[in-house]
Amino acid sequence: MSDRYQCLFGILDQSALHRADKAQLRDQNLALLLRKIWAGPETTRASLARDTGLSRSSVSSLVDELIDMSLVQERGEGISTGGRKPTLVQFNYQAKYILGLDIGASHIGVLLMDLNGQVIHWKQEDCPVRDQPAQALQKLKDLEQAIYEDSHIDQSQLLGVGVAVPSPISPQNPRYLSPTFMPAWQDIDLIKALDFPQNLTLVIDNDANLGALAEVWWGAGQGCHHLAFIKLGTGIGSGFIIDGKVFRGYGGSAGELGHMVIDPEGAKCVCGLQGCLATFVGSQPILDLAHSFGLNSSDLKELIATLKEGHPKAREVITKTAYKLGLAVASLMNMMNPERVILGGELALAADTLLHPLRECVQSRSLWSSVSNSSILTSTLGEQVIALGAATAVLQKALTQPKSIFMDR
Amino acid sequence: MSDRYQCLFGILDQSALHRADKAQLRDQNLALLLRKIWAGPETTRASLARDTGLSRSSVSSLVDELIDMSLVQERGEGISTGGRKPTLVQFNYQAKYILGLDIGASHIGVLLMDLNGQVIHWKQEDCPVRDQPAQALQKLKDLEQAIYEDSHIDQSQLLGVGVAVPSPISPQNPRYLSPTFMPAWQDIDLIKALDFPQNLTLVIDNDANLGALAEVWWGAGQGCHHLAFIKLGTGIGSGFIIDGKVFRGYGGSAGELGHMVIDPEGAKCVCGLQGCLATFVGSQPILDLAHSFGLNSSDLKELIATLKEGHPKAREVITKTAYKLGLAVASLMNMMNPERVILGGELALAADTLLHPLRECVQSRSLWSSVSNSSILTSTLGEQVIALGAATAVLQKALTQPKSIFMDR
DNA sequence: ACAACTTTGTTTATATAGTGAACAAAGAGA
DNA sequence: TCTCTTTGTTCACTATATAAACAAAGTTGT
Repeated sequence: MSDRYQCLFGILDQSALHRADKAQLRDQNLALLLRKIWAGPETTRASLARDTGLSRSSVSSLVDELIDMSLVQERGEGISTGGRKPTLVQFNYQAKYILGLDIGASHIGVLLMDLNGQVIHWKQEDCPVRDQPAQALQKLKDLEQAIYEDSHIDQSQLLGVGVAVPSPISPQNPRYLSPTFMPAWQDIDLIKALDFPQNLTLVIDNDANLGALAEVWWGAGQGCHHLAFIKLGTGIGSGFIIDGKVFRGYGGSAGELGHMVIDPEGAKCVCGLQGCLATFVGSQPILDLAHSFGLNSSDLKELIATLKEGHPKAREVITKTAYKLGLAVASLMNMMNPERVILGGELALAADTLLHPLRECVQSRSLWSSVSNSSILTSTLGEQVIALGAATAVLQKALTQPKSIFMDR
Repeated sequence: MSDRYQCLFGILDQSALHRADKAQLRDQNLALLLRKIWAGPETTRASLARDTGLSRSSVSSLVDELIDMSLVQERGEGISTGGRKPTLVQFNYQAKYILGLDIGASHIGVLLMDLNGQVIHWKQEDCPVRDQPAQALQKLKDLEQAIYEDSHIDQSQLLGVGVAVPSPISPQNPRYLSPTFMPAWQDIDLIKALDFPQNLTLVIDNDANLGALAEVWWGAGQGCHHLAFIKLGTGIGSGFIIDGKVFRGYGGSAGELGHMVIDPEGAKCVCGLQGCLATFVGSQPILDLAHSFGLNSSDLKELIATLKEGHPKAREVITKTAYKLGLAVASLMNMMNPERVILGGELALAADTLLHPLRECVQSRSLWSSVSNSSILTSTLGEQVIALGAATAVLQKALTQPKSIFMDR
């Protein structure tokens, strides 16, 4: 019987595991209003009361608190609908800013975002991140400083920092990268190395996971509960959103699509296995394939340019790649049954050519019930998607737990 | 900007989407205490107060309410630890009972469970369910009646009924089975056909999903947040538990491991695809394989008996099957990164032989980080597992939302 | 054996969050 | 101009949790 202490009861969040008190009640309603005001255009206290079911008196008191926190502002009077003119209230999207860091395998990017999801500034640079951690960290700081100067916004106006890394991250210990994929980073405590002030909210997660989050909030995944994002860049990674939340699995390595074995007799992969999807889909293997077809592109962009010129060999390279990718996506569909699959990363620029054979391959290998209501799309957020997702992770936390993020700082 | 209305904010449950009021506060604390009392051995009001963080006065008031609901009973006095003797309180596990129905492709089972998870009665029967819906429904009613008579418990003492079906179930519309897998059931409204009184809580879900739930609550999955259950029976299905909750995917067909394509050039499957795992792993294909090895077992049980006698050909059949299964499980591991994978169903009886080649195949095809902390085990719950899971789904609902299940009936 | 301390469970007073009714302000409509 | 609407605030009220006080019933130390 004592085993039962471990039972999870299907409880989703911590709140249900501890007592609920009145302060929590208020926090919940405060957060509810904050989200309504954030999401909507200008609104009024009366309208919020109708929408949420709270009484007008409660709404008044809560909105006053949000105004005191300077998260919400009054914006003059609205139009009467047959009675007294309402006072308009609006979210103060410039109350704070969020920094998103995209640490890739061979590039870095820094993005500054307001609370509206508007990108204020975005800078990126190529950098041998995988092998030169110190250099990468220094360059990140440089880009951050450059953005402060250009935007006239400084660190004191930050709410938090989101960090995307090209490695699985363990939910239990997000300080260290995977030694398999990033050996040079093995002994680096990321939180220490990034060296942000204690009062900033810091979120670290895998790049594909954060890309998925960005798509749900701002891109092709809006309104979607179950979504998979596949990042086709130097390597290949994927991230899942389940019920609006990033799904990480037990050890944080959920979504390692790139190391799904497609061909047991295939080439050796960095991960130690044979015939992983990553040995077929990724910038290097694709360029190798192109080379074997007599195309000598030096990078993926060049190959895609060749493709757009209508070169049939380039088309064949992409088609073959799409087919390999389809094998993995079909398994993903059958297993996870997502509502949408979104392709991002450099290769997504070849979407016109990629999507058709990919969809065909997936359809011939997935259950009709898994595929019929699902769609495969390309990202609409471009190269900022990962950094945007990183910043969004902080925003998500702020809008769901406003008290813990905005107060006591 | 209006798109943002759709945003999910990473919210998990409905509660955060609507206002929180005082009644909800009390319900939450009531449910918290109910779960503590359910999980533990005999306890006391003072001990509950310490455990939950609630004040002793609140606990007293809430426990009184639970006693009024006859879910909790006082059980005399406990031992003093240096002061006044405490009053022991204990969950009343016999306050209500739950029925679990296992509707398989070729069998039916009915299980009566108390709130402690104790199986009071269990009856099963072979039945051509897939092709003869009317007969199956009648036999279910017969078994139900027989159990009432044997146990001296009747429908008025039921809290609810859980129903497991051998088909994916759409979360949006759980009344109908999949026409692909259960064509004869196409026009049958399951809720209507089962014809239980309105006041009973009715839960319908896929059999493998419910098997997974049973393992987390009572079996090899206890204490596990992320788990996959694979049911190896007539066909093959799998179910996932994520954060203690069944994961269904967008259309309810998450976990269709059986129709993952293992061999694109393979045999045609009932689902319309080619080379699905189900064409290799499942009672019929295994018996066919055995036949090709010169073994003439009439069913899986006989084959397993032959295996246990030490027949090398039977061993080879199972090893080959394990290898095919391993291909799919490896993909599952890479994608979902579960903490445990649990094998159930008839074939799990051959676990001694099955597990070794399976683990080997999975290890050679999954990322070390996905596999190293995960384990593959066999079910400990036997043939009752599915029906037990069905009943457990009702129990889970009752312990998380007691007011909505136990009151107003 | 008796005083002093502990523990439990209830009672009572208090604080706080949300509600609904009343009210004042401001406008629409006839 | 008069009446009806709508908004936002104020105030009395209700429900819930808490802390402190209290009574009951034990243990421990001398």
